[in-house]
Amino acid sequence: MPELPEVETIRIGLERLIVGKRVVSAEHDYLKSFPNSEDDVKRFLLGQTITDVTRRGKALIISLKSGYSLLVHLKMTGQLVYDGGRVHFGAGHPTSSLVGELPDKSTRVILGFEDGSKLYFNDQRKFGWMRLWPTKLIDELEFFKRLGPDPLSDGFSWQDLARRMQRRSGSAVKPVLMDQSVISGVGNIYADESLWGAKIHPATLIAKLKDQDYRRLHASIREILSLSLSHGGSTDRNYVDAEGKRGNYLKFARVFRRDNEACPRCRTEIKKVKLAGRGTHFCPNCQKAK
DNA sequence: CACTTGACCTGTCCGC
DNA sequence: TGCGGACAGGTCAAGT
Repeated sequence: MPELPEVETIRIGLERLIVGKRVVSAEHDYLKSFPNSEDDVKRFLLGQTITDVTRRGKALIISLKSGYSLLVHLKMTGQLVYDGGRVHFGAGHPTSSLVGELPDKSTRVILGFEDGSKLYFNDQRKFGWMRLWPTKLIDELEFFKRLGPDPLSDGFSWQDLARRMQRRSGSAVKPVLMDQSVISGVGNIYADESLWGAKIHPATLIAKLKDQDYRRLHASIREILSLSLSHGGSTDRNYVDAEGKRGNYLKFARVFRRDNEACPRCRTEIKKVKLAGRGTHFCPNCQKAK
């Protein structure tokens, strides 16, 4: 579910809400969601204070004084929701929440803090995970080793984008954009949105892209991720931020989930097709196949 | 080797 | 209302 803007929105919320808090309890019911042993939990999590919350690609790193970190990947339907006891969660409330009373049947892990507040890790489809891992050894995990650069980072140029994408010359551009080892953080929503912004058909082969295409794509990716971040990300179905609130980007989306609507640039009807197994939205006039 | 497909899960929506 | 099938924002292993 969450891509870079959603994970970053959660990170910003957690940084404000849980840094400095001491963990006093941890409950988990589903092994895949939290594979550490009870012994690990006792030694590296319980009694520990949270020192910071960072992000790499779509993963979150919640660091603890013990020298261990809680690594979290939300995959498709994961949520990290903080309950300080003052927020009233009401499922279906239009402005606030998709989250009802917590815990609910999708709750996999509950962390309790010294002040009585709690952090819930919910994950309907059970694809996501949370695990304790030594902070110093994060770079040695395959998952983090493979991650490409963050497209919003300062030093990330259009030449970097071009060079990295060109390693996959035989592929269509959209799956390459979503390949986390090429750049990290773009998923299905922002791949479609970025390609519309750059006027590139999602099935265009990498080998056919020119410098000008990479310049537009680079600008488009950064513009769209920043715009979404400023609206708290996209809520399609499950996504909520650390306080249970929806994101608003989809109100501004140009093609994603807008099939059969008019392209905002040329009024041509937006199409939806399946590409590399994923729902793909584009304007057949602005984004011509090459 | 590079690239594509299926599996992992549950819930929802759509057509019959 | 019930049932089968397709689909959902991610990643990895297995297959071609």
